[in-house]
Amino acid sequence: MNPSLSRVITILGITSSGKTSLAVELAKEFNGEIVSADSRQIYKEFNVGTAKPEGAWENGKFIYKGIAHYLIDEIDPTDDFTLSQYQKLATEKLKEIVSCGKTPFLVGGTPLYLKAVLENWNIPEVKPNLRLRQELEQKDILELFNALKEKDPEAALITGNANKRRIIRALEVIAETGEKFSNQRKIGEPVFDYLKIGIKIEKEELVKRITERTKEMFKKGLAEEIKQLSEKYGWEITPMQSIGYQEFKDETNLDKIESLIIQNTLAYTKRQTTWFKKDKNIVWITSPKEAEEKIKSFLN
RNA sequence: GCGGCGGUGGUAGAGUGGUCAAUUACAAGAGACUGUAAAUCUCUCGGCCUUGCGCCUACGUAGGUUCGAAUCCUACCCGCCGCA
Repeated sequence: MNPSLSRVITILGITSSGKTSLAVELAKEFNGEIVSADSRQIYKEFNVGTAKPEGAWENGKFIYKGIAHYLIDEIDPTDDFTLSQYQKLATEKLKEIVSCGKTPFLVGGTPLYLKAVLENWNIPEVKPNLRLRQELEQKDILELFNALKEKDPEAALITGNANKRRIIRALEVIAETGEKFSNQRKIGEPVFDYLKIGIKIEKEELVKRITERTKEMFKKGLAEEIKQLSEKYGWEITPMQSIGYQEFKDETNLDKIESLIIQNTLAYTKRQTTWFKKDKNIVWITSPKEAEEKIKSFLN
């Protein structure tokens, strides 16, 4: 790795693997601060269902167990938050932490966010055009695919002809920039030297934890939170489509909702796992001590 | 006890003589991902292998009819409903 780059410690793992508590422990030990890589905890007001750490804002910083957490409780629920924005914010924060003489920890379970920051993806800065998206959404997928093929054949190869969203995004970027989508997807030079620590967890233990965690959410007032948020914002905003929230939309039986949430959370951890499996740079650990040792040798 | 209806793969639920290992949905498993990513999408999904339009076992159980049955007949078992 390039020694001139700032060092970032990444703690990742699937949902409920215990990232937060490990990260806090390590941050205390290594004089660190935490940047969250969680696509849901970043939203304000979405607390119980996202398992947001129960911290508090002090002097403009979100503090949990004495450690500053950035990019938690940061964005308004109605904002159109994008990957590109996340990348920019997270990169800035990490650099800021370094310049304060502290150790930056990037902690989270949203694989795309982690990658975009650590690998410094060059993401087209095209904001979502909701009107265009809605309009294209009405059309037949093959029609959209053919349109893309005509405008940018390479992009059509990338998106394939099955995933409507990806096709629409490509068309959106082309429409907004006037340039080919395929020319705009590049990976930049890394800006950080990073260690990726992954928390390993057995399947059996995972099921147990997710079941407990879900029950705990109900005890902490999940149903009330959702009632309030759905009345305030409706069901269409992005954070409302999170696991733990969407299940309330068409169902009122709380037991059914609970088991649905557990089921969907487990399915989600599988998607996370698929992503992490591909990443050969992750150092998998099973205990805090192991993590501590890896970090020590990384920082030296 | 009599009469009616029904018992199909992990679940729900189609199929009512051949093209049925059985539509579909869900669950499950594997995978994709430069985008909204806790999103969205793809493939597999009875067993076996030499992966063939191959073999075996399967539509409550046991027989039967038929060249051929998840589909028709008989008996039995189980469930629901009605009458006793």
